[in-house]
Amino acid sequence: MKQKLTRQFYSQPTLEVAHALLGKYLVRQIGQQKLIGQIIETEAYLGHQDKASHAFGKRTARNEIMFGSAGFWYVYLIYGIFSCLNVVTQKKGFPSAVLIRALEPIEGIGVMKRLRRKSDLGDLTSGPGKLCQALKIDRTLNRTKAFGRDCSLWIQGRKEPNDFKIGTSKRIGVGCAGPYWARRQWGCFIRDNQCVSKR
DNA sequence: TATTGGATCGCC
DNA sequence: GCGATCCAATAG
Repeated sequence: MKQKLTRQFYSQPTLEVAHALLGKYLVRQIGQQKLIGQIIETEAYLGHQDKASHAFGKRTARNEIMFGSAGFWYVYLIYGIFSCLNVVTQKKGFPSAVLIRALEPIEGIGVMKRLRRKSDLGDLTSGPGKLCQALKIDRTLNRTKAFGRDCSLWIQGRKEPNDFKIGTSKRIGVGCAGPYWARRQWGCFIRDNQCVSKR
């Protein structure tokens, strides 16, 4: 249960992965230090027809990893400042990924506060750019593995059974994709949690 | 080679 | 509401 999720897990349909990741632990290992956050909010990006996805239309150097096999990290720089973390899903050739949008800080909170230069728990990891800053995630992790022995960033289950309610929403910040794709309810989150990203 | 705009955030 | 600040994507 507290094992790293496997590549088989990430190979499932993207919407199932997006939901199943809620409540699980994202773990960043830096030397002996572990930074851990519980996943609170995710979004699915689904196939080359999804106009909101970086993999829409054509295959390029940046989105190439989304066309690969499941269980690899896709980390990109947004607005020249922040990183965003995704994990690739489904099968090779079908470009899809889940964006990790928010965490609840669990372990290594002091380090997260320093990296973020913020002290409010509700502001440490409550957004895709914030959580990357708090867990020291940047493009050096792009295209690396989320499974197996040699990773410094992975997701694992918890012992406790899930006791939360799940909500769904539109994906955030994808209005340019046009109404059809922007309206898909492909975001999901844990209800009544202080750390969901704001809108 | 040049231009444009983005799956965000924090301050005004 | 708006600017920051880099780089991928696209146009020329």
